[in-house]
Amino acid sequence: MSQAGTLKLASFNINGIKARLPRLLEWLEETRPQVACLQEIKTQDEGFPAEAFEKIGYKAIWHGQKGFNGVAILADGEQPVEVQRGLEGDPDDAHSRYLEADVFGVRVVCIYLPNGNPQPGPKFDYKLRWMERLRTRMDAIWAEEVPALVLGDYNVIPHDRDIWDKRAMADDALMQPASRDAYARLLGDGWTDAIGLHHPRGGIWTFWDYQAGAWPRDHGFRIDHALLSPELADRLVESGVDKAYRGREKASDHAPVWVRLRA
DNA sequence: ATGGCTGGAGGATCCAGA
Repeated sequence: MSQAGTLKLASFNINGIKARLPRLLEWLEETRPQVACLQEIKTQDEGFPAEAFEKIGYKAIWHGQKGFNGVAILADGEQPVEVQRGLEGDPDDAHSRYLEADVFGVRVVCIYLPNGNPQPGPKFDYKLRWMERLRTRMDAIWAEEVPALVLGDYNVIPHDRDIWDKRAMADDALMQPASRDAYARLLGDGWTDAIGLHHPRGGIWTFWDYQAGAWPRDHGFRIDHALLSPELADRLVESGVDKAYRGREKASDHAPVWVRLRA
């Protein structure tokens, strides 16, 4: 699926890299993004299957954790050069949710933003604080004036048009005004939501719950996003969601999202 | 649905997810 003169970067919350490895390799080989950001790898560093990716041409960096969370950045034929792992601003935060690298001439940030449920409560407070820490880091990247994009699972439903039924999640951390405001501040700073830009009427989902027949009923919402710096927004050609992968055997509950840029 | 699945850890159920 590679296209001459373009750079395709994707994000996929895979919900367990060990359970998902065959599906993940299949997706990489079939869609061949030059860069793939992964979330919820749910493994410690030593359990990361780097060899399986090397066999199909991808080099990787990863930040794992026992049992849950964990992020990774894969690149086709090029080693991502790590810039930072973890977000500053909270020395007690041991979650593996942030990984930043330079690859193919762009700054790639892979995030797994906290879910924040139940709200209100300490988990929601952690989510909102994490979003402010992210904003601080994105400000610093902005000041570097490098072409940059922040890909991942933001755990924020930006607008009512980004969910099949706003009533279904009205009390959920993913669509509280405070969550949405924190996300909107990133866009207000000048970052471009690529998928939102290309689908202004909404109706595009990236997550469908395993429960209650959400997938067959198309009861989904959009929480995986790609935010682009101005230079990369100018180079944006197209974006999309690989929805069909949600319907395969042993699928993640998320579908991959991607952007294609002029190289 | 106050959780109907799912993955991981651990070795029975619990936590976490969204």
